[in-house]
Amino acid sequence: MTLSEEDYIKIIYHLGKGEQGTVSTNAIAEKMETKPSSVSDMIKKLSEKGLVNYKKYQGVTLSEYGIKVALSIVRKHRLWEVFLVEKLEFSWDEVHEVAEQLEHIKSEKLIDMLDKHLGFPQIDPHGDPIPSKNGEFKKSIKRLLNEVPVGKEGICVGVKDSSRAFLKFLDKNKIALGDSIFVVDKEEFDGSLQIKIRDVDIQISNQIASNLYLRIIE
Amino acid sequence: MTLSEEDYIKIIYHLGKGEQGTVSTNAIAEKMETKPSSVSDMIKKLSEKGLVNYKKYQGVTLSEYGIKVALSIVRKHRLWEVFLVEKLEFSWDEVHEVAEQLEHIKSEKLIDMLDKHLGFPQIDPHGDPIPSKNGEFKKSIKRLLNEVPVGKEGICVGVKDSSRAFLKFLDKNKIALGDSIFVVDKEEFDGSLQIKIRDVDIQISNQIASNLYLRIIE
DNA sequence: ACAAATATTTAGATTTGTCTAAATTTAATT
DNA sequence: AATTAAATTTAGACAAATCTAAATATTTGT
Repeated sequence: MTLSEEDYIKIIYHLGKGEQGTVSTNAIAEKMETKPSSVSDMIKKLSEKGLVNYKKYQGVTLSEYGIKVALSIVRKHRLWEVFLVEKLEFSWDEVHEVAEQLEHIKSEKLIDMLDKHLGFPQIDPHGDPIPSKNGEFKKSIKRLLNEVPVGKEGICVGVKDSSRAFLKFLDKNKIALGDSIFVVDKEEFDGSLQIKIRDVDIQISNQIASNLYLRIIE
Repeated sequence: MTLSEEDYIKIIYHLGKGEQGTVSTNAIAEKMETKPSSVSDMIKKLSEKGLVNYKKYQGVTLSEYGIKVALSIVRKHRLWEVFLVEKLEFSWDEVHEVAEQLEHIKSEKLIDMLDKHLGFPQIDPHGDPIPSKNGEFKKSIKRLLNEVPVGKEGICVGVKDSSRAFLKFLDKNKIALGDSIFVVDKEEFDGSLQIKIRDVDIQISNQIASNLYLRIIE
């Protein structure tokens, strides 16, 4: 597979929201930052290679095989993102462009060993799930922290209350977007939570927890 | 710079033995696994871009700028090799192909942080020196272990005595090609050496040391 | 020094992925 | 249902990097 083909497959995968959806030529063109006519040409090629199902003027869907390829690219992309954040001190919002290049490196051993080196992570720095080697993965969902069950881990992806006071609190407690949060325990009495963040345990009130969004795995 | 241009520059650098030498079209063609006519075309392009000095039928040399570019590619290649061996458990003879791809990833921060993550290594798993960010590097030389000064580190790159008995000894003491060896101390009396290998100190006789080649940095 | 051998370059064609402009199909509006 | 608007495809062209075949330059051997 050429670099360009891989880009198309990945974009079709994302636009099709995982797998099903039919994707339009124009939508692909916009994401690829190219012209619809170029997309038509490329789709024809991908169709001949059995990567997509295609009927003229009717949009495309990924074939079984196309989905497999897409998942392997997504897997590589997300593993590299974890690497950049965990090992090279990148922040979660700096990793995309570089991972976009790294995802095209061809070596099965490389990815297997990277996966191992990172401790077989299940989510990337944006809270999205990392497909396993054979293409399985859990869907991720966005939940308020106070609704996350004990024993689950998630990535902090947003706030409900964006008041100055709340943001200040987060800053003081070193809670930032992109941080991984593990729910250690929940207090029945007042709904307060014990969470582990950057390897330290802290206690937060239910009110705080009900204003923080995590992305967790089902 | 395109991927192909980078490959040409790197090959011209290596064929020119570092920097000076004039490199022939045919030699480049062979290394690039392409035809001399294609090389002619590409050299013309590289010349227009100021990367090489070129006179028809007279071969090419890298320009100042070309050397700079070459060193940056070599730096990336060798840092990735260290990463693969040190962090992902690749063996020294498996890394080349993958590093060949990784060297083309474009991100200054990536390389800076990788360098830091690896502890600013000076030699790669083959014992070759890693250029610094601004293109400086020491030449590497091959020395018998018993001639390596105390306090120096090198990579085991070969044996002088390849007898069964000697190889067995090496195997028993877990000394293998590609291992990094640090000379801790030298005993005046009998010329025996204390070396550190894979973080353990061992004692070896002068006779052993005089049959093992290391690649060290000047 | 000259012919033969070798190395290098030019000319013209090919492939991949792209483009513009024009044609065609589908969707939307009245 | 007819017409306009939007989306999609086709046709023909282009740049990058390559190729083959032919032309030209350089080197070598005697």
